[in-house]
Amino acid sequence: MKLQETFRALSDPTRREIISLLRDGPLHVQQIVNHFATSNATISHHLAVLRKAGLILDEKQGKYIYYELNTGVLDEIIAWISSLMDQEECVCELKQEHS
Amino acid sequence: MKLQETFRALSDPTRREIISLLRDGPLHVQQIVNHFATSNATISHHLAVLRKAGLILDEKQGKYIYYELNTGVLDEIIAWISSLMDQEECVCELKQEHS
DNA sequence: AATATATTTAGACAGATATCGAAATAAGGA
DNA sequence: TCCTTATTTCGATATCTGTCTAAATATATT
Repeated sequence: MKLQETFRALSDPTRREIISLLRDGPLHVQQIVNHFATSNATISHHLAVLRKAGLILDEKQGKYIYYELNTGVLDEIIAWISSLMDQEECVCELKQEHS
Repeated sequence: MKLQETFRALSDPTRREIISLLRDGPLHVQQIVNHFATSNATISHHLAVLRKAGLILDEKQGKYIYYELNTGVLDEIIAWISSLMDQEECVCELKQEHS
């Protein structure tokens, strides 16, 4: 399932940090590797997991491969979580109106 | 810290299904076990993971221990994901600031 | 074409995790 | 108390996962 792959991909701290890096714009592999103490092979593996989950997109530019965020997939997670919260007590209503 | 535990807990399909079951109200362990083909030991382990992540709460009633959903922890995940999506829209503004 | 750089793949290994059966603990009801 | 039921813990195992080094592939520049 898509939801399963997304959750799995996000369950690793290194991969979440990669995603946080890409929040400010696309980066190529070397730039991403430089943010970590791990080998480029490891980062390449993490990028493959994120790519397979659809969380990042790759685009070749010159001698580099740039990775950028693809947040569309995250809508499913939000939808899944929201479906849990809707059933419960209505947390979304703002009660502190009287002050 | 908390975010890590939550993502980890949700990365397993059995645990997500347990959570989906609890969406309709509290259940005791036997009721949860009956929904799966796995042993009660395995389910107990999954419940421990979910409990430690704060995703479920346990309450003893008579001879049973009832588990119920605690969706509060999920706010952090939604906040994390939202922060990724918000940043995307702001990229153009940041570019203009520096021109 | 040759060389240097960028990225991925292969193979291996240690640690984490999901699962099981069986034993242990706890709590009621007879 | 004894017995039954409910739940967790224990020990063991098989699979998964993150990481490494080294090798392979790909691409640009000279």
